[in-house]
Amino acid sequence: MKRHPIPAHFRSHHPHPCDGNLPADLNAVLRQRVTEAAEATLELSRGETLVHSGMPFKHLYLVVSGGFKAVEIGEDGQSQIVSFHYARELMGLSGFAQQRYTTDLIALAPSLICEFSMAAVESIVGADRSLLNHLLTYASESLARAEHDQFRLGSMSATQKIASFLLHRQEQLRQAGEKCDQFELLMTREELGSYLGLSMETISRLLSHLQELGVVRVDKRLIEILSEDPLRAWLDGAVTLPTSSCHKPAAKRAALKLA
Amino acid sequence: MKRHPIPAHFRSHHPHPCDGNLPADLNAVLRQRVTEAAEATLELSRGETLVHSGMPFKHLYLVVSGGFKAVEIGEDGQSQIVSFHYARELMGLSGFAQQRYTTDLIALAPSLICEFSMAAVESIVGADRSLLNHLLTYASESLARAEHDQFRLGSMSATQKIASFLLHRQEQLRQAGEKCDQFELLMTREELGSYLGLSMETISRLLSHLQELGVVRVDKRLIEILSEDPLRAWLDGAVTLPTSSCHKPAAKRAALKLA
DNA sequence: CGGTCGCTTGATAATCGTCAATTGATGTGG
DNA sequence: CCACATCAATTGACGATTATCAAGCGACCG
Repeated sequence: MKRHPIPAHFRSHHPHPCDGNLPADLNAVLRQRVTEAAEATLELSRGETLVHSGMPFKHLYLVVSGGFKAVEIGEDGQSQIVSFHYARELMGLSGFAQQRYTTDLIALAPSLICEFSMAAVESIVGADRSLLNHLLTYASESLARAEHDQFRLGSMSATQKIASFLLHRQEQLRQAGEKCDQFELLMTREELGSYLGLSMETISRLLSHLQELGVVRVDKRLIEILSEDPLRAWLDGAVTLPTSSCHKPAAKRAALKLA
Repeated sequence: MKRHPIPAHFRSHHPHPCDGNLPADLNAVLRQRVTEAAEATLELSRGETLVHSGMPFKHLYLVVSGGFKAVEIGEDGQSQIVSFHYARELMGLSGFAQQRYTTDLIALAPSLICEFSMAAVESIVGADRSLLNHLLTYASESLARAEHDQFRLGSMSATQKIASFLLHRQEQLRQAGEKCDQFELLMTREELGSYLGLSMETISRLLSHLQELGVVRVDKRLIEILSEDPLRAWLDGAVTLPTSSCHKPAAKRAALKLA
């Protein structure tokens, strides 16, 4: 992890790593203040740990490029990925209440982030309380996402989970104004499996199967979505994971033909 | 749902429903302000819906007594309980970002709550910004809990899930200073199953089994925890759900003997 | 008193995890 | 530069966990 401190007298210069990565509805003066509060940029390569679960909560991090996984660690060493974070997302807020980080944050790819110390954040909040509003908005949004992840983990079959994940990622990219029909999974099959509550093998089989059906093209971690409708059919629960080639009752094969 | 408006000139009187239900670290003047902002108390009976998912976000609710389930609804009508809320907890915050509630909130038992309109909340925030800090703290805490629920849903077996749930509820009551070794589940087996990502039948079997082992006493929805250690053994993954009586390899029966 | 609802318990089956073997890609050291 | 080790991914066979289906029972309510 390489740290590049940003000298105070240099923080208002352009170009600045925060540029374009802060929420669009931030007013100009506040954006300026926040930008000036960035104390350093950090460069991480794949697998490097940004924060460890349980460590004192001192900083918030803004993803500039790359991606991260948030890993929750059980007492017995089990672990599960509870969220992924991409460019423009804020990381660390779940540690605010207890003043300790609640997850590990680990880079999925070579990544660049901005670091904000909580002290600086709180001093801005003192001058302009609308920032706190933005933070609350972000926390609320994260909470709604976590609840949706719970829904996925608790009520969906393996096929529905994958379909849900792919469609959500597509939508997320669409809303960010980026190319959304072809994107790179930054994570391994195992990491995606952890996030979705499935085994690596199940992920692999489902992706292979989707490719056979011509619904997506899979090349290593590059995904291309060829047709959305069969994915939506999977999401609606119309399809189950076939053990090999199909010898199933017609009812279950119906949605398969959509592919 | 019975609504009891609290006339403005009456809000500073004692006793007030908010008394004792606000965070302990709220300073006196702020507590006073918040108490005076409560616009009504609402009385709900079991099964009544306080808010519907998707409706405009207008109020925050503080549970005074009873309990609630937060139900996330899928597009196709599937539903899953994503959290339970008991006395002293705030409900509705996940709707702040989108300005729409993200879940249904439904009473698990006859319940009493205080209603705060967001307009009133925001006016207090204008006068004393430490309230916003408290809200952010609460959101952060909720986020950490949701992430832990994800961990449970994604990485635990049925036995671990139940053990985790019971031990967490016990700890929650302990920290609230209430009797914690004997408590009432306000929810049905089916509701608990929904929350834990299990079927009603699995819940029933596991509770029966725990009772046979003498670990807990179960009487309808009343739970008494007789010994914690076997529960912790279950949580650590030492035990699996036996299909009938046991004819298992010794390794798997080891922790069972702890009971 | 009949009916619904919540719960229990058993039998059966399906989804998905585990284990294993193989391949290709990547990187490292001789 | 090649051999070797390691890691991610694929695919198949098998089995376990847990859902589903079904029947029965007690409690509560109208």
